[in-house]
Amino acid sequence: MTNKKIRNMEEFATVSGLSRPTVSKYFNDPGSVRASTRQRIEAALEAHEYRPNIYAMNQNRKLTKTIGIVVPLLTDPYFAEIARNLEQRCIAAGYRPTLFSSHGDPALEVEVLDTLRSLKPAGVLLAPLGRASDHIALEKFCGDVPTLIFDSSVGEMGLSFVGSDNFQFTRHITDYLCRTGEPPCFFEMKTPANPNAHRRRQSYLTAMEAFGHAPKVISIEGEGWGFEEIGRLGGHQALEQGLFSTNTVLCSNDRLAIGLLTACCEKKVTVGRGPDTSIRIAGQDGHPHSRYTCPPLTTISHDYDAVSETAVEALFAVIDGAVSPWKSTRLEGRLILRDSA
Amino acid sequence: MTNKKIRNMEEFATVSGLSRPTVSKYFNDPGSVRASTRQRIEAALEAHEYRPNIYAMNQNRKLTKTIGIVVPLLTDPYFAEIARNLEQRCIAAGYRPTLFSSHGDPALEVEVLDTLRSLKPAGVLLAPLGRASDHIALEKFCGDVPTLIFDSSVGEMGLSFVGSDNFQFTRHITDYLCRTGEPPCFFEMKTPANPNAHRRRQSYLTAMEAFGHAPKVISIEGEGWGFEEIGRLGGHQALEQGLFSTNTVLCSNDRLAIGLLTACCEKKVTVGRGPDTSIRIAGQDGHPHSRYTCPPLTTISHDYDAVSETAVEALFAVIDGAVSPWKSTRLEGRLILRDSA
DNA sequence: CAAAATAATTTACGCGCGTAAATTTTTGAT
DNA sequence: ATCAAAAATTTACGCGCGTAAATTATTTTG
Repeated sequence: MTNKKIRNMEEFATVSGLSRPTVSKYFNDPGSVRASTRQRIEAALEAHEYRPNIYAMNQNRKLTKTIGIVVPLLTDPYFAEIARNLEQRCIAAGYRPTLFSSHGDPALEVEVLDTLRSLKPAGVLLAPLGRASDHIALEKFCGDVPTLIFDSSVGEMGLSFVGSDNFQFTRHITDYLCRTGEPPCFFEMKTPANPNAHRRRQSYLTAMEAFGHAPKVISIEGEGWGFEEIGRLGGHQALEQGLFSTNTVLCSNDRLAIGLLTACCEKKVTVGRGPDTSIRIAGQDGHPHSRYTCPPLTTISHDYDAVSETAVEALFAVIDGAVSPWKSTRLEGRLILRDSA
Repeated sequence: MTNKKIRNMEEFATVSGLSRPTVSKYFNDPGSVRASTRQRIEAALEAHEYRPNIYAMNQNRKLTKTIGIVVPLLTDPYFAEIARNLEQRCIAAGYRPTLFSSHGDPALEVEVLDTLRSLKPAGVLLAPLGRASDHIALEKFCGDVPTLIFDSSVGEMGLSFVGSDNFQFTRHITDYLCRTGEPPCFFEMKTPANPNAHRRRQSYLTAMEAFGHAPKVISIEGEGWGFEEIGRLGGHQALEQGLFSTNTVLCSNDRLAIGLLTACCEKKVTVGRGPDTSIRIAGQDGHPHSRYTCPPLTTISHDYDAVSETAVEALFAVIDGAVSPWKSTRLEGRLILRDSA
């Protein structure tokens, strides 16, 4: 299709019969040049297969087209799924998303932020580790880069916060469990990684009180992000010691519930809402895997689409110059009824 | 700690009492300057907090320190886990890994490769989609960028291939199943996304023949990367139509097995190797989730560490100038006995 | 201690593009 | 056809660094 390879924007401008600054303008914003000019450039683009040098572009640009996406643990399908969602929205809006995981390690989280800072991104979508995060470092980073916090809130940091309404989550599913059988015990980690867990416990206590039931919280030991294993070990203990005061357990999150289900299986405890089952188990999050547990897990699901859309739109608005005060948006979850409860 | 902020390498060279070219040399390879010089630079580095501009660095460098990691589907914990492993090895070796997912879409895979090409990476670790991949585009990319293929082989492409020995996988676990109970049926997708599946079927047939058993392959319908759902639906069909000719099922991969387990649960078919169970189910891959199925899944696991180490080392060797002919390295798996079979 | 080898410096150029200011051309409405 | 507004062009400079060649300083060797 082409004989001579285009080496830089100068040469490309020549073959498209335009000046370099005009072509440069096009690549910064195709809508900023006249339609006829745009067509000439795009025609040349097809014939010659040229792409501007990213490094040279970003060197002088005040605003890079890069958007950083940071999640606490990419091997958790929940975060992988929401990251995918965010990623595609960024691409659709003409940005270049770059994905990072803190891998559950606060030191790594700081390193990621340092790396990100040197990338001079237009903005960052950050889901912090939570309790373990280096708050000073986060605060400092938010001062340098337009950062929107999502999933887990750590104070009034960054531009805004977008996440789920944990109070609504737990209230809603607690209501459901109370109405359909024995009131639930609450199964959680004693020292959760994530501040959302505290809201959920609080909401459980409130909801139980409203129903006139005595709450029962089982807080299990365990550090780190291996929730399934923590839930499994804690589940074994709870079952052996008869810690569950009713036949219904609401877990603080789905991964903990998955571990508890495994413990039940290993202890030959039948799970479900049928007449021949001995315990009901519910989770919270709408984890991608929750559909495929045995039995399938009743849970209350994040509105993945709404959370990621709200987050991305809020960030784009600020990048485009909007100024608005810090705001916390918490979206409602949707109850997903399956066989486990 | 410091009053004036360092803006560029020139200023940093001044405060450290050296010339810019010397400092530049240090950042390209700290070992290339005298020890006393290195100490002066590192002292200044602590006092002044300067980092070279990535974009300016990469603009003229013949060899970027970036390494691209591409997986077919990052929301699959198997790929997330191996990506994490690769990522950390790259960082340890002083490279800057960048993570990409093809999200199961061949068009996206090509886009990712295009993006990657413009990043001018030192090398790329690529796990292709497989059957659906645009082989022409992959081949072309491998010609432009030092690319090591892992997980799924698509012809003699790139520098080399590193993955698991699928023949050994299936032979080994088939042997186990035959020795401990009824010989297994083989549960797979009719049109698998991944060429490894063909090897596994072939290996199953060979192993069964060696044992003098009649093989039985159940190939289920389903397209795409939603393996759990495909396995669940196919499992329902197979159970209803009595397609399993023995009480033992070997699944082509763990995600399919997870779906089949769900189907069994929904059909009240008890799974396990105990006396009061009616079907044995085994998977293949050592999927991170396989420990937490109900019952926990017997499987044969990839050697995650060995695969990623071999892949990374092979790539680094080529980057460092080694020349070696294309080679395929296939590592053995480890049998993981759990309650499902 | 002088000579040779090594390391650092100076000098100079280039990479590919952003961007601002002044000028010219094109466009669209009168 | 006329003219103001919008778009494109020309000109010019700068970004932060890589890198090569020639020179000077430092270390090592005999």
